[in-house]
Amino acid sequence: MLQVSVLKEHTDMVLAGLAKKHYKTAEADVQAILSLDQRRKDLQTGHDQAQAEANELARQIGGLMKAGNKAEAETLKARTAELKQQTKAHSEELAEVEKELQQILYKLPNLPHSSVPEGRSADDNEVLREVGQKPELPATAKPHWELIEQYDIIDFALGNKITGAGFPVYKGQGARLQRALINFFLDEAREAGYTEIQPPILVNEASGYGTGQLPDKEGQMYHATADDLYLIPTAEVPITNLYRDEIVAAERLPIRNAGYTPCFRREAGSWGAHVRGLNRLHQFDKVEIVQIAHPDQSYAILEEMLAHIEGLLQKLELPYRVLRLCGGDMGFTSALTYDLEVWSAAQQRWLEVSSASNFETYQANRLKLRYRAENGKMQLLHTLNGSALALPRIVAALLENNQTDAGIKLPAVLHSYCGFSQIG
RNA sequence: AGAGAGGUGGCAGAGUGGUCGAAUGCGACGGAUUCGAAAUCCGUUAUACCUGCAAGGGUAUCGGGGGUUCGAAUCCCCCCCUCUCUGCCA
Repeated sequence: MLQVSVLKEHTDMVLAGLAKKHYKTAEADVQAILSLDQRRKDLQTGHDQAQAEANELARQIGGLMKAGNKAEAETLKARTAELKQQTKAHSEELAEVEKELQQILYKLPNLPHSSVPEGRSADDNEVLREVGQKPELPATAKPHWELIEQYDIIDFALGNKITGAGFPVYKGQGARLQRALINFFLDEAREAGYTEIQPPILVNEASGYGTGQLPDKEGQMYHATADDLYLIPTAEVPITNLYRDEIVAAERLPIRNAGYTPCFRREAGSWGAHVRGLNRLHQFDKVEIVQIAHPDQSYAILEEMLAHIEGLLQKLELPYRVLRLCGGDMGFTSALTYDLEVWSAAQQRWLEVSSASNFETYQANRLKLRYRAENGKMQLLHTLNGSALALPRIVAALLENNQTDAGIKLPAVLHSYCGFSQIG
């Protein structure tokens, strides 16, 4: 959520930023926010003054009662009744105005960083670099959805039977590969200075608001209505919300946490071509890295996170590229996002396996996540996160890129984690 | 899931209708003392919002919401959470 003070003091900058994100009703919304905020202040002032008078009268009445001066107390009470009417009217309207203000603020996306390229869609993303050699596979090379059947390691039909589409069952070497990747990613994160966290995978409504999944993306999460809990779409939600309503001591920064969780996404309406096999699932596994940073450090930290993720892909010997997302393609809450995509040799396309973002104060404002700045004032912190990494498309690329007639040769770094060096 | 007890400032813990934003202790911070430290002594020690150039002033917050009252941490109602016992259970 953007801060009203920023909208007020840097209106032009805000409008330019919203335009880059192709947000349509920016001008009207910003104007509405500013006038609602002014209305809010006026109401607050009126309310506080009436309340102050009422408090003073209550004190006087107390004194009169004690002194046994009933008659005078009664006359003061009459005035109190009037004030009560006033404060009631004020606070009712204030609540309405605040709600309206909040609703518009929730609609506004984060402002993009100055380095974010202009653009409307994924085609406009900036390719920063391509790393690694794309393998040359014979014409007979198979896509992963055929390989998983050939080696009987991932079974969609079984998942379909016990749950539904998009919930695969991993079997034998397929299951062990999952576990190996999770352990590998967690170990790498720990060595990079992250604290391992095992959070709940159901969260309450407040957490959904804290990181921005609610209210906008309500339909994307599975909702356990009996207890009003949501299955997390990413570990970002619980791990970032660990710090909701916290004032963090500056010397603890940056806070680095990492966690493995399954992730659940309804993906309502996003099914279509190119989503066969592991390309898109309702449940998948991911290791997420999350940092809470001082505002001055957050962009350096984003680069550090990106380097960490690239290191993982290099160790897995997967060819990848790094994209800087354009204004039209980046997420609602992000100020700057790098996407990492691995090359799928059999599908002949890039698959997104990670997204690393700086949210600046956007999430922190909702989370009320702050620190005491050098000047003694409370300041919002910056939050960042990145996938390090999401498993399904990594598995897809590993299977496709490393297929041979003799089996699938896994990269050396995974051998000890798996307990085998090839599948089949 | 049933019965009971309880939720107060960073922590512990008083306070059961009237200057209570809240005693006291601990912790933390500043200072005195000391060569330095411990001990001791003095002081400070929440957050949000409104107002003001500022100093300051005001309002709200004692799990959350609503109510009674001139006045609520304190009384009433609803919800949430924690603990103990019983039940169930990996």
